[in-house]
Amino acid sequence: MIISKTCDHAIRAALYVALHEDRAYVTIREISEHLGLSFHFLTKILQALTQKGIMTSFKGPNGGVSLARPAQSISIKEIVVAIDGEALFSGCMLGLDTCNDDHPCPLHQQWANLRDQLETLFTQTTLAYLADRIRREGLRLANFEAVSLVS
Amino acid sequence: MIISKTCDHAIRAALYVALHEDRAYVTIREISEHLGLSFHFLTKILQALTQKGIMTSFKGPNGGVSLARPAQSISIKEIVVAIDGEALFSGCMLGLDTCNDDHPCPLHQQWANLRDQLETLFTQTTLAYLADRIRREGLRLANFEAVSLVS
DNA sequence: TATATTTAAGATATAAGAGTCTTATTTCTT
DNA sequence: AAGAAATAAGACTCTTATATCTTAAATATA
Repeated sequence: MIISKTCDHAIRAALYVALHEDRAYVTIREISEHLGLSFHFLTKILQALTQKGIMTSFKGPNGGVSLARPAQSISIKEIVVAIDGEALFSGCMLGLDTCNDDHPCPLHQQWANLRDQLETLFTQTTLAYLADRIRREGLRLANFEAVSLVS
Repeated sequence: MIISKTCDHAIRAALYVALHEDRAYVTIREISEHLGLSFHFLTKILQALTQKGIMTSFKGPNGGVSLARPAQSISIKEIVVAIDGEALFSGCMLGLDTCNDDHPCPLHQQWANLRDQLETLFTQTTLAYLADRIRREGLRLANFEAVSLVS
């Protein structure tokens, strides 16, 4: 797949938190249960997002995680870069590390074009936009019915 | 990266063979040396392409591999599917296996659009087209100078 | 102050991808 | 017929991604 499993977990968790922006903190336990993800694994993933300044966390009772900034200002790209790195938006499709505009591989130009579109999409797509659509259209964030998510 | 390392090796090797379509067979040893890939690893990869009917092989002296069909009729997509499977062209960006048009994830539509473009690109891009551009424009297939390839 | 609740951190385990090595098997050449 | 040259096949190793488990640290509440 185009992003790692770790990264898709991160995006889905961030969306879950964005859907509950009204609450000060959401526990990782709750997120993991609603999304069907391993609690411990999700903890590590969200630690990374916290270290990258995308989320903030708070220990102890009533603690949990929350978005470090308004959902409107956090793009999907930020999360992808935080977890998977820049490679998706800069790498050569054939994995050649000396491939560049001056010495391109045969797929360089075509891939660069698509990659730019992907980057634009990821940059423009914010957590707020997606959360809004999830609310309005009841889109799914997990492999089970959407209803259970917004509760 | 968007395709596996195995898959990019496969594409590059197929292009090398396409560049030498005049020869009955090209040895895997020669391909591996010109592309800077492990001989044994490449052998396994090309075995897969042979089993999928994309290449043919011949044992013994003067043996090697060659394209099973004219380079014009082999698309990059065929190779990607042979090695990495259909996932890239059908999977959900968030990895949800129940995501579909009726019950989409929040990124479903946008990703479907880009994915279709990717599929079109990969379907329309043939080994012949790329080999032609490599010849004319001296594009690179390896992490070293293009010249050494066409020899 | 003690206890429960929560994230942080690090060690460990499992699975998959990537890569290597050895031994067939086929075919050509002498 | 023998030996050399090539791919085929399978076992094996190494690395990275994924996942789990345990202990520590912080905070609230009784």
